[in-house]
Amino acid sequence: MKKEITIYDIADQLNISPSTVSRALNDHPAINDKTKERIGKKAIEMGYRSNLFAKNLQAQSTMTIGVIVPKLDSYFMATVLAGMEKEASKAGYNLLITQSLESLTKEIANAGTMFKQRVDGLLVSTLVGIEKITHFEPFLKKGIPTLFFDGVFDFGKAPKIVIDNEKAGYDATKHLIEQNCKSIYHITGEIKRKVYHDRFQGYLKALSEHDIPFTEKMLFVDSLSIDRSYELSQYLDAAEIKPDGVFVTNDSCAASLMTGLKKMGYLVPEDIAIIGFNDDPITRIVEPKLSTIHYPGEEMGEIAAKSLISHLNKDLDFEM
Amino acid sequence: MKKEITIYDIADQLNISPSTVSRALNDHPAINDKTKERIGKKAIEMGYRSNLFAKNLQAQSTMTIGVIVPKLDSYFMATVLAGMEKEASKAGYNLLITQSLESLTKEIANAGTMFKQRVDGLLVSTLVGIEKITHFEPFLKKGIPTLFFDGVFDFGKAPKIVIDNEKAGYDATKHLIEQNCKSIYHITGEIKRKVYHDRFQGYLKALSEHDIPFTEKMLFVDSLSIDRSYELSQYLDAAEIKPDGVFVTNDSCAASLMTGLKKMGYLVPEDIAIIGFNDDPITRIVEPKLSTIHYPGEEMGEIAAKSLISHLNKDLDFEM
DNA sequence: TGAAAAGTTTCAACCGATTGCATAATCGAG
DNA sequence: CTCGATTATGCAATCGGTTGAAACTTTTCA
Repeated sequence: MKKEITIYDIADQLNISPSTVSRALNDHPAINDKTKERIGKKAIEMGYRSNLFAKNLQAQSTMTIGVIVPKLDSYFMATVLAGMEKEASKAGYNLLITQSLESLTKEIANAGTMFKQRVDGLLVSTLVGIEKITHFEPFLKKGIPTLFFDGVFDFGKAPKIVIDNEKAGYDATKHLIEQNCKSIYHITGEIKRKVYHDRFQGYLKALSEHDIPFTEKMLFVDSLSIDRSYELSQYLDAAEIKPDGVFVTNDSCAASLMTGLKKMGYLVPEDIAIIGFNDDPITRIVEPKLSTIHYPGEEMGEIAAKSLISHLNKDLDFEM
Repeated sequence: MKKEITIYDIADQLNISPSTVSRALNDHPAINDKTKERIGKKAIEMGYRSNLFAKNLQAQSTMTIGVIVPKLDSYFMATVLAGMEKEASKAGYNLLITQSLESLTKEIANAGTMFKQRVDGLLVSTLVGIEKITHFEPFLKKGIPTLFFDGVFDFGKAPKIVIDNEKAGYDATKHLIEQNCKSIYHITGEIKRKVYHDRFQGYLKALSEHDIPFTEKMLFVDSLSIDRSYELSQYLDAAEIKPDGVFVTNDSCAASLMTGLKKMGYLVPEDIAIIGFNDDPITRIVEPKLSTIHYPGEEMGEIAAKSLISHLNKDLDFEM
């Protein structure tokens, strides 16, 4: 590791004071343009790079936003992140991204890392929903703005960005009902998570509004991964009350289910209609095309980042 | 933003010196166990968190590894990152992940960010291949270990982790040949990128070994995104020399192509056989199942992270 | 020409932790 | 009871920037 160049080295070379160098490099108005130019040139010549630690130590801010998500591997998350990154880099912030890989332990560890790294703000899609969680409390206590999106939890007044998942669930179910389905199953993720909980409520509402019966067996909680084809189609096939419609809260899983059902000889959608969730491109490449519910990922990411950043800037204003 | 607790605050409270607090918190052997305990307790009580900047400023190391990839949104990348994260966190390192979104400008900007953030090492899958690139030179100059994986470039002695893409391309093509294909097209990404270049070479080799003719039109360079179904199937349909086999270097794109061809009335694989690349689960949910080439993502990530880290530790040893 | 105003630059303290060296406290042994 | 050894703690410098206030220059204008 070569020796680092500091502003002191530059100052020595030019026989001026470090403060002048510092100000020049930050384009401070009080420094003569000629001097700035000389310093700038020298800095490049010597291969200087500012030491962020020293700077952050002083500034007590990192210009970094932490992002914690369950998994990176999905079309939806990718679009969310794209949206966030767009807004963040526009405002000069960096994104520190971690995934919890569906493990609460990892989510807690990630939160700890973010805390130690002193992110200026936090964007989280959490794994937990109804239960009480404490691993974000340090952030709240220190007054580090934390905003939940998509995966939010259901208490406290932490700000959230979510779509109306109940309505979305309602719409999805309605869509099946309009196709004359009379026995509609619901395959979804951990029901304690708010997103799934709300969609389930919407599903129930649609059913009851149309006098379609619901029994516990119609709700199937699953990992929703793309390789659950066999297990899910088995379950539906073996069900006592035969399904003629399924609402799956994830497109790739829905697609995978469709494949499984077709393999077992079912016609989709004639025998069993399926509706997915997320508007993943995969819905357009399976046969037949899968109905889906649009979930505005990029937009959600943008809004989340934007509102967090405006919050960060507001804090700044207040302290001035 | 609440006031931060520092070791000085703890020292004051306990009427001892900051150095003792520092040593105690780092479990230094010269500190009395009783003292350590007192300090530890107080630290928790006061809500102390170590200031990483001050620490890094001193240590000149961040325990952070930068990761630059073209896009996060793919099964392959997700597995790679999972592998990296596993190894990194095992060794106490954090990952700073950025995506270039297929834009060279963004890749350069990301490299700059990494540099400023002073990552201890860098893992890169770059967009460029044959052309000369300079945006990683600062890292080489400063002696910051940089390792390329998957997307590597073809000059210089920078260390790389890659599978034998030529062989993989050869195998894929061979697979089609064994199914009696006589007119094999190749749909792939920007041919200047080494991964694609090598697979193309393997493809060519397999063709020539089996006396199958190749014309320029058989090579189609594309974005390989999942929604290119229409364009790609159009191209094949309109081709003068009718294809009976296609080697696509990306599974989701291959799946999407298959859908397009089927929509146009082709039978897959009878009329046109398709082989993909990456072993993405999507290959198992389309109808018919798609042949694919296994690409060991998680393993690659693990190896890359592991070897970078061992390199980092070696550097340390040398300096002792 | 001289003093106030404006423009530049420097001084020195500070951000929060680490660490070599010095010092103090403790202890056993002679 | 004193001395050297051992263990525990403190002092002060350091990492590399930032910044308010002071000091020095240069300009402006009566």
